[in-house]
Amino acid sequence: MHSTAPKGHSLDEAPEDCIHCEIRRLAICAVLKEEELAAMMAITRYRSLAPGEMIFEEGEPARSLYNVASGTVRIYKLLPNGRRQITGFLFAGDFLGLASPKAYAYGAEAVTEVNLCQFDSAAFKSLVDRFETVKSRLLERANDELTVAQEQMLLLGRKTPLAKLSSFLLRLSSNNARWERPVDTIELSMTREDIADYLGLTIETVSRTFTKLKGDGVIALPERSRVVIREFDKLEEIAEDFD
Amino acid sequence: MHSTAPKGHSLDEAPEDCIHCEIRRLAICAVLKEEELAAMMAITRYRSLAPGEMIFEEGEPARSLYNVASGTVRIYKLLPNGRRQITGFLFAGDFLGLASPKAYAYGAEAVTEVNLCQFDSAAFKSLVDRFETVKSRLLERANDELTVAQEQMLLLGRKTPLAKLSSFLLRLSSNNARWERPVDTIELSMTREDIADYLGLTIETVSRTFTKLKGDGVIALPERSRVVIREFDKLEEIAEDFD
DNA sequence: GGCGGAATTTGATCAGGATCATAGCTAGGC
DNA sequence: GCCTAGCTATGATCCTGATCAAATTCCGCC
Repeated sequence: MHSTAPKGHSLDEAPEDCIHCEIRRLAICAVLKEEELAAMMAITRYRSLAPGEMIFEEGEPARSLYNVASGTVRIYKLLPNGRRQITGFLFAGDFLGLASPKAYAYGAEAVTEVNLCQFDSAAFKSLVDRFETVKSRLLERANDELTVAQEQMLLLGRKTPLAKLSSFLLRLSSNNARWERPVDTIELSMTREDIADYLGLTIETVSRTFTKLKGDGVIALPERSRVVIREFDKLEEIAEDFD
Repeated sequence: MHSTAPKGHSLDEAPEDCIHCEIRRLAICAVLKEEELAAMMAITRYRSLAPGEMIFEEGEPARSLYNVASGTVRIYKLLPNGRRQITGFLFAGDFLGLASPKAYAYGAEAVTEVNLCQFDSAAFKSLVDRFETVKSRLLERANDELTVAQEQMLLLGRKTPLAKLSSFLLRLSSNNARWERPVDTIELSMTREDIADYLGLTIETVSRTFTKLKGDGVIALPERSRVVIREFDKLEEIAEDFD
């Protein structure tokens, strides 16, 4: 069912060769020289997951770290009463497993089909010690994530539903920019429920808020999972929650 | 009595000598050998602030990094409409300025009287490059903060006011534990407004929630700014939001 | 010790978003 | 191409926490 061997060939597929990996330029491996990449490849295993498959659970000993090669991953925390907070979505080039000294502080699941580069934590750690640049890169990454986390706290604690959803769309849009894809068309790879659990809302409120943005002409929704930004400036204004 | 630091000499004061610094064991400097400390001291300036004083503003170029030697610091982000989200409180031993590649991603202010060890960013950076252990320590710290940030997202997005405040009190309590202070008595160095802006609530709701916890006998409030935890287990249960 | 101002608490009301309920869509399977 | 199940949208109602409004307590200061 879910073996490491991919079934067909596609650009989205995990390339079993770091040297030609298209994801590299934005992943942590960007800092590695070719000969260093060899060391990296030596500790790498590839893993493909179907939508909904779990990668690891919160509290589990952190035996592996990952690079997302393709697809969308959600990381989340649960409350005993079943309520869920998605603390982030990861895309191609993102590093998964930071913030985990011993046990994973959060669970991770595939949202779409996902390809991962999997590293054994111990092996990865010694690789980090060998290549200083990787450690710097990780620190850089951790800092970026911290900045994003703070932005998200502002969103969760103080923004209206309208501003929350607008901010979310703009974030997806700038992720498109990172990959030189059009910034005004967004493919939503996650469900309304995922979005709700990310923004601290309910599905109903997310849905109504989409309808509102559509009604105001700020976005269009040609399909359920495709958003077209019609008025970028307006969306940015709403996201900043001017009164 | 009077637990605030007096103007003259006190244990709470920033010691202008890293070697005998009592804060060191929990600060990033813990990993430094005595001779390395000298290098650290060479780039350190000490700075004392009165309650309410600004340390830096969001967006400002990140020229300095800090260690909190004593007191409480709040870091926060603002929305154009004036709403504020406090993204963290820092205490003695905490590092301030992480997550800031070029410009500070958040503002920082003294809550109480505060003593800081101030480092020039550039000098600190080269020190980090000289002492590998410091870089590792910073990465460790960043990871810890990321874990805390995710916990906070869960709190902001999915917890009830009662669970929010309980979680907050428990966090302060474990900060006491870190310093081998009693875990069942908590000094609130910040106002209700600060707490509200940290938990994504209003002052009124914070106040009512304190009253509720008091009424249920879970805590006592002998003074405005002193909380005594009466039923630890109960508080932990409420913080996890069992239905 | 009394005064004044700020912080906190408490009370009354309101509204935004959650919840409950139902209907409409859409994609995947046959 | 149709059926079904799950996702999404919309409608109705409720309720929690925000807002508005005092009252009260606390603390620094003279």
